[in-house]
Amino acid sequence: MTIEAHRKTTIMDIAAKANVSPSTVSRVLRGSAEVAEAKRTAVMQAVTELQYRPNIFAQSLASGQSMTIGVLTQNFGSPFYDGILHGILLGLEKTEYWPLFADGRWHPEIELNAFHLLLDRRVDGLIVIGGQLAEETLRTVAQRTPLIVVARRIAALPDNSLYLNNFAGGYNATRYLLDMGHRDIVHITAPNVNPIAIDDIEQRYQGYQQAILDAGLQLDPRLVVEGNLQQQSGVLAVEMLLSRGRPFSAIFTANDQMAFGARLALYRRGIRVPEDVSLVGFDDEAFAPYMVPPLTTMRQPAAEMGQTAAKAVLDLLNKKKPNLPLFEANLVVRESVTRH
Amino acid sequence: MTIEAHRKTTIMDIAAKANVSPSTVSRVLRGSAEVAEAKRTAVMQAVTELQYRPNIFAQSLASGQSMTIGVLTQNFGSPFYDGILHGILLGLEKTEYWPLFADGRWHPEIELNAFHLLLDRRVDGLIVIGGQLAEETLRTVAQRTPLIVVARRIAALPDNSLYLNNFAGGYNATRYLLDMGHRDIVHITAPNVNPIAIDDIEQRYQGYQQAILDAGLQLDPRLVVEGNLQQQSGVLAVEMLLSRGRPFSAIFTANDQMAFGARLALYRRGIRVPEDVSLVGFDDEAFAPYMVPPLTTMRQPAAEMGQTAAKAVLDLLNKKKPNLPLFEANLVVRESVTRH
DNA sequence: AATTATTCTGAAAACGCTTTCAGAAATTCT
DNA sequence: AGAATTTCTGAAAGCGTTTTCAGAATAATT
Repeated sequence: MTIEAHRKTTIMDIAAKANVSPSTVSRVLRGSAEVAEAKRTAVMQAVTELQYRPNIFAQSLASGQSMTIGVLTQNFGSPFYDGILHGILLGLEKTEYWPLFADGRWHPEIELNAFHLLLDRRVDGLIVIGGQLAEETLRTVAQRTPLIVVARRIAALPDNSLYLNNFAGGYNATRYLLDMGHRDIVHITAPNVNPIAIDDIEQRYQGYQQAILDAGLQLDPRLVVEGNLQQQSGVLAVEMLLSRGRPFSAIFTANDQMAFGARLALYRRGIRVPEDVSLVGFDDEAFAPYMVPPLTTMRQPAAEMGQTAAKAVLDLLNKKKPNLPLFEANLVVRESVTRH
Repeated sequence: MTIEAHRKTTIMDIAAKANVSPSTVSRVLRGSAEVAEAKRTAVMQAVTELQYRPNIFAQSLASGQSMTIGVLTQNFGSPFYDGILHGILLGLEKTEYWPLFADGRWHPEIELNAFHLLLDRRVDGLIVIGGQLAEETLRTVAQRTPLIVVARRIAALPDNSLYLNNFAGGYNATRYLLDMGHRDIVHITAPNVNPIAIDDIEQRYQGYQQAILDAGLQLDPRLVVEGNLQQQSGVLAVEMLLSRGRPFSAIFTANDQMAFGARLALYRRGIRVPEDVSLVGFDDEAFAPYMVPPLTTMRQPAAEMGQTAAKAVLDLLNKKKPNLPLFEANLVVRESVTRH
């Protein structure tokens, strides 16, 4: 029923029914001007009686606004990204704006395409999560459209990007292992394929190095391995590590997915976690608490970041300077680390 | 650069530049009629030179089509749903249509809201993934808008719903355990809160029962426990089970998430998998291959289902009767089951 | 060469709403 | 009570395309 009306009823119909002009209907509907109480209620009545639903295209065409915020993500399925989306949804909930999602699939071409789709749909604001769009492109767009980039640091747009202190995250994860008595700590990182996109991972790596150094220890290249952030690369990394013969008592992986892979590889080799080697991840994905044993990891405040991002575009929309704090990752201790 | 032009250039500008009427520009742009070669190229040139991008709102308003397919999901973050989304993206890739996503968050209110949002945006077609929308509502909409419901069986809309043979899935999972020599097989299911939405789970349960019966065994209510599909409920289910004291050698869970929870509970109790109890899940989520030990589970062809759904709405759009096969779940054998 | 078909093309009318402009109505002030 | 304000309200002009209609060009027939 409620749906029935979709096709036909226009503002003219309800104007006729309420005995006012279309202009007045528009005014009461969007509250753009005072309207006599009697007419207002007449209009409201007609609206509900006729199940009127404004035509968004006409609205946007006439007003020049789409009342939508474009959200470009890289992978709907990733827990971390999902957390951010969730936050954005929350941040937009009480506003007039609706999110319009597009998925770049971590594919530069698809991403660019999706980016244009959003722009073509005349979104009033844009939130880009991670991704590999050229800084240049982002800068150009930012000049005309309120834009916030989440989970990626754009040097040229300090006031439009929102990210995590990955250095501190890496530092603290390592530091925790150090505090637990570990000395031979391996780090599984990921190569800097795209200098910008994977900057986060690089930062975590640097944090790891600094922590080792601060503890008065030596950096040992034989203790660091590269993966590609996928689970499978975690198992490969451990294989590689084992073949090097360099002893170690703990592993810190740049993300949880690789930690899961590493854990599996260890299991296959009959190496116990945490008795033989301790493990800490990064992200606190949904599965982390259900790994066997539950994974100790660095938690990213994904939802909070999403919500902050939403508020920030809204600020930009209202010409206010947004408040963009540097987010911190928190250690969540579970059972994959033991004292050494 | 490419973006620069967004704001201003209209079809009039390019008409002027190419020395033709706006009508002609429209014609070449959308190929709706033959246009002399000379003018066509002139138009194309103007278009690229002026970086013209049509105004989607004007287009849709005038044509009555939005060239979008609405996709209503329940949770961007779920691997299974993500698989379907991926398939939809694939199915739409080479077409003129773009997907418009909305997330119902498994929340009836939010879902209904999102549903209306999509309708208000005048999507040309609609794909609803799971969810709890009333059948009545869906039926009404289906009368006017091409609609496909995925991963949920709508009795009243046999030609618009696309789902998995959950009964066979449950049957085969159980059958596999039986074939491996197990006799005391527990099943962790989920209560039928919403008679429609969780029908899938109910079907799996029935498949389990039938398999047991077909093997000439007795159904034992002490062997079935209810969870709520979340990981945590898997651990609770196992606790409950253990407290009942009824011995068992294998567990079949209605979904992978509960299997992960169950596995953790077993670990805490020092019960080995698969040596002491075998475990099989349902869904084949991304984490399944990395559980310790890797989880044997029933794989749902999510991407294929998504792609089929996309093709189906497109068919509906073209007044063709869509082909909606019944999908089957396949057993993927890993390491969580052993012969008994 | 005169007709008749075919192709092309521009003018103009939608599409459904917002918003400016100016006049009407209701208030307030002298 | 009349003038000066302030509030309301309708007419009409967009917003940027698509599409119908009919006339102009061009090509095909006789």
